[in-house]
Amino acid sequence: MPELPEVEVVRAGLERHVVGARLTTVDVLHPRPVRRDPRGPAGFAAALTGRRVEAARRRGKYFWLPLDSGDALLGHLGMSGQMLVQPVGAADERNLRVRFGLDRGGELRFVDQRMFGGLLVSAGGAELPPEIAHIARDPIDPEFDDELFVARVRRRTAGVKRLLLDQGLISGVGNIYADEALWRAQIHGDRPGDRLRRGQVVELLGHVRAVLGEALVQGGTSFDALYVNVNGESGYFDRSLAAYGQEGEPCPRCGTPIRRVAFMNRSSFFCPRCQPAPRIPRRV
DNA sequence: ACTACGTCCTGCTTGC
DNA sequence: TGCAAGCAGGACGTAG
Repeated sequence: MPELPEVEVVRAGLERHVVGARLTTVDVLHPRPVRRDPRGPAGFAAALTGRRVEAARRRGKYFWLPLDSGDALLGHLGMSGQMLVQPVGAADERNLRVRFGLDRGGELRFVDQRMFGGLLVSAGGAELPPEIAHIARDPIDPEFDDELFVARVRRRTAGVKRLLLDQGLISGVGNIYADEALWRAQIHGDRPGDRLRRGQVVELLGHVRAVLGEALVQGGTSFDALYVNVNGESGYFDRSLAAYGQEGEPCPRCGTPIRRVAFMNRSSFFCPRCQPAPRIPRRV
């Protein structure tokens, strides 16, 4: 379940292993991962073949490779996507979807079991692909505007967890790190944004940064074997999660069993004592 | 502009 | 033992 730290690990791996290489061949083995490319699979391959990769960039959970054509290869890992660099002749992964031959030897491979992720060629997208122009900067970005974020959160009536997951407000935060940051801030995810004090939002943002930063240092967190970094090594299996996935386990702060509730077709984990539900609960 | 909800996918786990 | 339901969940489209 790659969130910002995992995608950053992938971006760094691509920077190290792919930047400077030319894509000699492109094989789309399944159409779904290129569904968002208006050219279709053949056009996707044609737009990439022979191009040289000039950089590896990221915003939130998206990454892109600017090309010498001025276009960019834009990608999202979804839930289970991986970008692997493998030697030529290495056995195909079970869910190998797209294969790129590299002029320096080796292959870049997009592997994705559940296929929520995907790749596309962004026309003129080297600097910032227009397809992701609506995605906010992430909190690790030096140009992230803290004051703007705080002001926008405090104007919204939606629950603060929804707001943390709103990539147009703040990018890179997914279900796992949202729950962890809320636990640290001792704020219930259903608390409406406009009912939070300024200082609470500032503190919450600080916790979001801390959680992401710690995961970044550890090379990204992984919770199943699906997530593998660009070198094919499984990510760090984090045992330091206080809330996420800890249903029934004692809260590390007060000992109360962590609770799990349904939330937007997924789960939320929180401490019912440290993170009391708002008095006027909103429907989920 | 904002909110809420359904949909897309596969494979592992759970329950009868 | 076998099968089906449950579950994981980010982003997007749509309706209100």
